[in-house]
Amino acid sequence: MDPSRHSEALRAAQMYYLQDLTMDAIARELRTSRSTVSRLLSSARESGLVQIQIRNPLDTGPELEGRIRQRYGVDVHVVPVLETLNDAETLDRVAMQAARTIGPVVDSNAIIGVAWGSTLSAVSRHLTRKITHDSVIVQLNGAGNMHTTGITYASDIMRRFGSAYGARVEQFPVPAFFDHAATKTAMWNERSVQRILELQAKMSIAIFGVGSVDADYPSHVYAGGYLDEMDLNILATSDVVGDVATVFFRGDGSSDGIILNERSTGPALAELRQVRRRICVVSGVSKIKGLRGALAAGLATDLILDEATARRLVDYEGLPAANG
Amino acid sequence: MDPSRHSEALRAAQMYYLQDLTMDAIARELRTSRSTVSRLLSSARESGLVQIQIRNPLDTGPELEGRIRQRYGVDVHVVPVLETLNDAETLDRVAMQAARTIGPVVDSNAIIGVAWGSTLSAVSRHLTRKITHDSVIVQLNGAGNMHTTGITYASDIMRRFGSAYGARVEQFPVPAFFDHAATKTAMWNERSVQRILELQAKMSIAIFGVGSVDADYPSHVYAGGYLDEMDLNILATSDVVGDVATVFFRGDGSSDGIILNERSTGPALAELRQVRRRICVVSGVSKIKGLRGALAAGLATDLILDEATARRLVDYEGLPAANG
DNA sequence: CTCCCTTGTGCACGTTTGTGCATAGTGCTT
DNA sequence: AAGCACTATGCACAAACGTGCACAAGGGAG
Repeated sequence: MDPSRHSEALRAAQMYYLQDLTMDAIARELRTSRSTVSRLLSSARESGLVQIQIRNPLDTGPELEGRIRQRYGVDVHVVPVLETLNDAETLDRVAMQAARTIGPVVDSNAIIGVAWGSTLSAVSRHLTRKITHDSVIVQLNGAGNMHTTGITYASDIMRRFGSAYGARVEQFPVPAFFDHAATKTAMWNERSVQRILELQAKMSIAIFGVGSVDADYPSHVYAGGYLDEMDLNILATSDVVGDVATVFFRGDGSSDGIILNERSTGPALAELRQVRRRICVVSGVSKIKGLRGALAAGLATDLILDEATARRLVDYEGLPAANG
Repeated sequence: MDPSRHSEALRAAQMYYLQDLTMDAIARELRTSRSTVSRLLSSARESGLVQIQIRNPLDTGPELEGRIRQRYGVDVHVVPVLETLNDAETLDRVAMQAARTIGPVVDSNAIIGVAWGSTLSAVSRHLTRKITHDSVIVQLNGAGNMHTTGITYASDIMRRFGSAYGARVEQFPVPAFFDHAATKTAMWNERSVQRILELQAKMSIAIFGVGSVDADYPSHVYAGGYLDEMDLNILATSDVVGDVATVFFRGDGSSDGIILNERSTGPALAELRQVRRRICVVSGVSKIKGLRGALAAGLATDLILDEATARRLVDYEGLPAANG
């Protein structure tokens, strides 16, 4: 953008947001029309000059937030959404609030791991710009499957993150699952793959949704041709409740002995837990089972979810976490 | 405030600012009228739930900000104000922007030193609330003079700071200047005074304006009956250009041998320089002389000033700082 | 129980803001 | 130099918003 326009936008934003002038008054000072000021302000918000955050006081009492925070030791953002809305609309609003909540967390020199899926796709559509330097977006897990390379879908998500934060994008051009564990082992020794794995090892932020085996409209992973009949059977018989970045876990958070994970390209749970900030976005009560597993596994430090799901989460509170 | 109203305000703010719903839509979800939503949002902003900041990219090019920052090593916020506006209006807008800029800096457990004067008074009127814990507002210098104890004026400022940040207020009930340096020495040994001095020594933030000897409408200090004829003569003959919290300095930033300072109750400049964050607010080109002295003395880490004054500051840029 | 005071609500109105459209400006190509 | 494509601007209208006012609900005091 024209740099002088940028600085006009900055002036306008200061006058509007910090000095409480009306657009009309600003227009007179800048010797332009009010509509131009309106557009300048849009672009100031759009380009991340203006940062709006809601800080909900942590001493929020015995509300949903407090209870979830206490129980699972995660930082919670409950998105207020009428329970009567349909799934798509709920997802949209959770995604928008998630995108704006993530904004302030992202900083220069960050290495940000991003998963893919319908949730992340929605989030990526609502990101607000923020100028950072030397940040990197790294894909958490491969996206290819039997039918497509999955490239466009996952890479759109990555690209949106990259352009919102002015960051370099590192894709992970492998399938979501290898057919043979041996291939994975081989590939993992390739330098091109190792470069990605090393980036992942240095992630400062990871952003992901959760898959849940019994979701009404199931995650891509369970429906999209990533797994064959036999794989799905295996999942069903091994108490798997969900996944994060195509790595599966049980209701108690354990993942040992789930052989599918040996063919999966996502980061091992232990590895993911090394990341300082791990942001989990969940929309829709049908993901509750996977979500509880993910929480039991300690995969998230921050949780953004809709109100109905949050409520469902604490309704189960009496039960120990292990009994998914 | 009613706690349920508070949480309604939070919900409304999330929906409005993070989900981009209209007030009308929010009203329907909350089963109330649009006007109520409007008021909820007001109160959310009012009470500091909503934080709006403008982050001006530091690589702002060869603009005013960049030049001042480079030259004086301070973080600059130039307040865009038409140069044709009168002093009062300029002050008001600088103060408002200053108040909102200070907001994000204040945090829990802060000890905040606050000076008094027309600038700080204006700032204090525009503070936005922010909930902090265990913060303290401490008065930097006494406010009494020959005619009044100055209590109400200075204490109003302090009180406003205190209530905006939910902080304890510690006043400094001494005159601005003692008549005799010996009295100051004596008082400084009093435990009640020492308590304040100790707090000042632990300040994490200091907020002050500057006085300038030749300001068209001179600071309280030079006009308000704080100094007698002889004192003013002394100032005139010792190259003093201004003051911060009633401590005087010369154009080159030095303050040694200015005997008036021995009777002043403000913190010695060396002491002030110990404070991590020192925010200086300046409105009006007539303060330029004092401002340049203060900058030469390295009193500020952050500078908030109007555009005209900023421009004036860089116009002098060719001259070495020492030649006020 | 009644009165009065305080607090919060919705309505209606005027103000402020967003946006489609026609136009003017700008820079690039041929 | 002319033509073209793209962008930014202002206008006019519609949508969204803030606020004075009248009224209702609740809670003490007498």
